[in-house]
Amino acid sequence: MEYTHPVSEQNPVDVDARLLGRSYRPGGPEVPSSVQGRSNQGGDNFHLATGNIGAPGKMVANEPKERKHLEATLHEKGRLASHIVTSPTIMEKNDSLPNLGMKILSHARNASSSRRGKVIKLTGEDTTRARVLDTSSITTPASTADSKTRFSRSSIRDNKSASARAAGQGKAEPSLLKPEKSKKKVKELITPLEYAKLLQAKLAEREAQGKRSTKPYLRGKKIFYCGGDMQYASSETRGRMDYIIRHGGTLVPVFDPAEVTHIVTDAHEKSLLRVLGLRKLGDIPEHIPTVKWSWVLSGFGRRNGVRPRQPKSADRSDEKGTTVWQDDESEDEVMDYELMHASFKERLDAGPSLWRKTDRGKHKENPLNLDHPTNRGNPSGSRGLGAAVNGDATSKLSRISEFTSDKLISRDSVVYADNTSLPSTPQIPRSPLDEKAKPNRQERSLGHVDGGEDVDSRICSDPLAEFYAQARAERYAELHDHSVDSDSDGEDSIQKAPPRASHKGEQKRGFLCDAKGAPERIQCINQDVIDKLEELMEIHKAKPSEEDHWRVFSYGKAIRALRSHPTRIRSFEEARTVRGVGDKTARKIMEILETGDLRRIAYERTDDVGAISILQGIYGVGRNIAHKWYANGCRTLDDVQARIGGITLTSAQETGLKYYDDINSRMPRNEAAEIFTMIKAVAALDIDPKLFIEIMGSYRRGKADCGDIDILITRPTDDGKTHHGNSVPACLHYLLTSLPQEYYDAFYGSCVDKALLQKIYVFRTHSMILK
DNA sequence: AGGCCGTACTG
DNA sequence: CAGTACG
DNA sequence: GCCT
Repeated sequence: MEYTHPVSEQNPVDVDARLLGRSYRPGGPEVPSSVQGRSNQGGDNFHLATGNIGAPGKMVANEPKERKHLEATLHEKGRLASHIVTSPTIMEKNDSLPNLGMKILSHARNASSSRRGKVIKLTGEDTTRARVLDTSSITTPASTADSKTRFSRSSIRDNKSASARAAGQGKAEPSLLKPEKSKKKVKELITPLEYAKLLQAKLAEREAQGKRSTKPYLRGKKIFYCGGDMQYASSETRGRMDYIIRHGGTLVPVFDPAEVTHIVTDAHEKSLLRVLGLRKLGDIPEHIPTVKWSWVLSGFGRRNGVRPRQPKSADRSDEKGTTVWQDDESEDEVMDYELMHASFKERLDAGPSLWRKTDRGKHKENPLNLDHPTNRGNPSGSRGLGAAVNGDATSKLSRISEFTSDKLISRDSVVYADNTSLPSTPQIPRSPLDEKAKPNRQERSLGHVDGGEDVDSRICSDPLAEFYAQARAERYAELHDHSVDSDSDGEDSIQKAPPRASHKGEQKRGFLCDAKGAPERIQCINQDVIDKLEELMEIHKAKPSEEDHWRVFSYGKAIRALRSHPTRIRSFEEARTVRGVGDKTARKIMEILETGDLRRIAYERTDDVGAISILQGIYGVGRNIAHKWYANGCRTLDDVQARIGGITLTSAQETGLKYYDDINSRMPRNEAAEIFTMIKAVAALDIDPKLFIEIMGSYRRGKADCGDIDILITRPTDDGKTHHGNSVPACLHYLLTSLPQEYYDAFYGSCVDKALLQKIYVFRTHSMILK
């Protein structure tokens, strides 16, 4: 089968001047496009709608009934979260463009799993139809653009690096005389190398005396620093070297790949290479991250001492590579991922720590061992994050001009990348704890504690943390000021929790993400009942009849309703009050309550159920196919693989089979964060620093684990650029293919043959972010 | 009694 | 185009 | 299965 390279085969999706919003996903915060605000006739800018569903005041009064019904239905189905982030669905002229979705699945569950390969999947999202919107409403809010721009520009490299660069071009750092004086024993002009040696010697001396510097968060890092100043060590260089030493790092004066663990430089490629004695960046060993100074700063003030340190002492020998990484692992926790601070986009891989951390150094062989046809067609960019953006490939693939419709953007903008790729500017040493120390008033009054998990605060904190805060604030305001156009007729169908639900001041509305303090809260009061009903529902899913189909439908509704039922159900009558619970289900509930069991389960659990369920787990195999195959004699995945009964698989099913385990498992939250971090870094560093990329879906909703990674990509249009010319598909493709090998493989395995290019959300404006 | 999602892909 | 699967 |  031919798997065309998405970049070369551009699907003629005309995305110009359109903004396609994803609509709802089950359980997701997204708003069905059909109920999204779509009027605002005056041309107000789209903005984030939080809190109540769909800011009903903005609804078109046209079909209130329909809308209401829809809302109710959706709510019933649990498809609307109590907070809504609109992904504005805006399009022009053509309202029937395919709604495109991008999801990334990645799963690694048990280390025992033989298939650690990850699945990255792009699938079509379920969507409701998009509506045509008044064009004026898609103008990017000026403020948004401004703030975004500011964000990009403000915290860019300061003049220092400019001077360093100048120095790198042969001129001596002009300011170096000054600090000279400040130092008492003027060391004359000293080369960086000498200075480094000096410092190391001093350090050794002090250590011999048993003095240790404070907060040695750089301990174990053997850093080769290159300030770009060749001749004499500039004050900056010396300062930084001092800093490294002071924080426990080891300065390696002469580059020795066997010893160095990190190269830190903001200098130009040329100067660095000269100092390293290498010919090209690619000659830097892969295991040595080459990062900017900001990386060093990134660890400052982070959870020092919080995490128990390994009191190892014997691990400081000159082992290199894996061992060092392993040993340092616990201390790496305090640092940003190197790739976030890569000095050169060509070396975006910037060292293996990210992969090491997730135990993903090597690509596991897939048992089914199917080929990845696409790899053939794409020999260049398939070796992991770095490789895809490496060397020659870079020039061909990575330039912004290929992703945007005009060529105005200057390459220089790339230098902003490291800023946009982080939630907060790396230049400023920061402590997550500090941020946490001063929750704003709204948060507190809502009883929320921003107990960011380790992983999150380390990797990219909550990518939308600031945004959450804002949303909370708005919600808060809304709660205390009902004059806000928060609804009106709209009665918040979502919030229509049982009246009695509001007694203990529980925050009915609120981000799921906020429920961090008590993750176990997922265990609701009627969990036992829910478990049984779910079990029964699963069984019915494996039954062929239409009847069962609708039963499943109903159980689903009932279960969802039950989940949000605040009190323990005690009686048949009480059960009946729950929306979606009828006589039959109520009866079942009572049986469970009384006997702890549900006989119907055993009754329905016929022999075929197990096998059918397994078969249905194959992506692309539903009830009908499963039964068909079952009838043909298939019982297991092996049977399917062996094509027992002469069954045939679609290509999607083949990949579904191939990645069965991955698709059917979820990844821990932090893994999602890691993958997203990579994507984000690539986007900013290598595609377009102005891209706004955020993680959505379950991750954003604060789930402990994720079945996929939903990503929102937008870009401000304040510079007149558009996504014309299929830039987004190409961009997406680039992002995905820049992931490490196993993700890449899986991505192709499951996506390309499913017409990737027709499944991409395209956002044009930069609406709702960073107000 | 009749509806209970909307959409995209497959063949 | 209908059937099928998906989320 | 439930709901209207």
